[in-house]
This record gives sequence, structure tokens and C-alpha cells, in this order.
Amino acid sequence: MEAAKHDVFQAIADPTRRKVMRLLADKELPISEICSHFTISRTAITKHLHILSEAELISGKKIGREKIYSLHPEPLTELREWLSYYERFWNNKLSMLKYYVEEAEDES
Amino acid sequence: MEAAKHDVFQAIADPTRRKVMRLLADKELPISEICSHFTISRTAITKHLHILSEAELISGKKIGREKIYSLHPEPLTELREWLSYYERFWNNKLSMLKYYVEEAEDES
DNA sequence: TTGAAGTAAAACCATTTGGTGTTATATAAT
DNA sequence: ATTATATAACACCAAATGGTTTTACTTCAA
Repeated sequence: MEAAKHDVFQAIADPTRRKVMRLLADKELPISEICSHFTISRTAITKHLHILSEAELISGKKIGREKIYSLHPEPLTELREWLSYYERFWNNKLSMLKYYVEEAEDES
Repeated sequence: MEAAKHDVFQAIADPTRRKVMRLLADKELPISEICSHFTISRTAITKHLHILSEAELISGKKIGREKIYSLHPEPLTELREWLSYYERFWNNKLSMLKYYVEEAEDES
């Protein structure tokens, strides 16, 4: 489970992990506080935190006996970029234009 | 595996499925043609197509003995909306504004 | 009508996921 | 020094994933 192969796509696939991200988006929190928002066991939460850490979406710093987790949204850019490919389907003029430019460049 | 519980987040978690989506973004294709872009078995591809269908990201119509799949990017809006929550981290003025408006509305 | 092409369905398998409980270790407070 | 708190580390389990091969069913074409 701790293998270095969890990417952002897999990390956000689970609703519990997405909820954790939302919690941390507002402010950094210790594990115990995160757990208080769920009914599942602390161990389960810890595993989700590990997966999010592997994807580098969160990081934890130890302060005293507490471990405080905070969000690092940078890897979400990969998702944004992936999504942008499909933006041409939402008749967004700008992205449509960008798509055609790319197409033209590919052919040159 | 065919349970009606595959959402868009899970569907895009797999790199094979993302590649299939890219293929279908350009034009609709029969299964055999999709398979030609991969080394894994046709059966494996079929399973991925089922998962994408459940998430309503693709659909297949049977023409003669072939089944032609095409992309339906609409469910990606759920992903876009989810992502938009984190846009405030990329100092995008507009989404920052939208975020503060939401916050204000929540408190009223 | 016989055969090939295209897909579907079934049975199977190894690994991963998402969860549990128990035990251990480090820190803070009395 | 002892006890309570916060987390980490194990061992375990059921179900889902991602893959395989084999078998069967349609449909087109010679």
C-alpha cells in the first residue's frame, strides 16, 4: 500500500480522501481532528492520509505528539491539464482556439 | 464489476481508461480498433469500456456485428466543479471572488 | 450454408483497496 | 514516576481491480 505509485488521479478517486482534502483546504488539522469528521476507524483514515501523501497532495509535520496535516494542491494542476483537453467540448472559445493551434502545430 | 456505482472520479483513475477517452475524443471507434492501441487483451479492454459506460463517459451503439463507442464528456463537469473549489489556490482572481461569495452565502 | 469476424459471457487468478482490531511507542501533564 | 493522549505499526479480512483464457453467440460474406 505504501508503494510510490499513487498518482493524483487515484488519490482523488475515493470520496473519503476528497472529503479530507476539503477539510484541509480551509486549515491544517491534526489526525484526531480529521477523524472526528468521519465514522470509520482512525487506522483507515491514516491509510487514506498515506495515499494522499504519496500523491503529494498533503504533507504532515509532527508537532509535539500531534501530527498536523496540510494541503498541497499543486499536483491538481496535472488534473487541470488533463481536463483542459476536453474543454473544447464545452464550446469555450479560448480553449477551442488553443486546441486548434495545437492541432496545427502537430501537423507541422 | 457491473454495479451501478462507478462515478467519474473512479473511471478516470485508470491510465488505460484515460487513454481510451483520448482515442474516442477524436472520433468514435469500434472495440477492435480501440484494442489495436493496447497490448492487453480484448476482454480487459471490454471491462474498462463497461466501467466508462457506467460513469456515462462513453456509450456504444451496435452497428451490424460491430459495437461503436463514442465519448460523452458531460460527466466531466462534475470533476471541473470539484476542481474549481481549489482554484483559489492558483490566485485566479475570478474564482477567488466566487469562493468568497460562497463563503458569505454560507454564513447568511 | 459454411466459415470467418466481432463481440459477449463465464470462470479463474493475483494484487490492491478499504476496512477492522490489537499492540507498541513517543509525548505531555499530573 | 505514572498515567493519559496521539500516533504508528502489525496482522488480518472481504471485496474490488485488472488481468487472463476458454467458450458461446451474432452477423457478414463467399
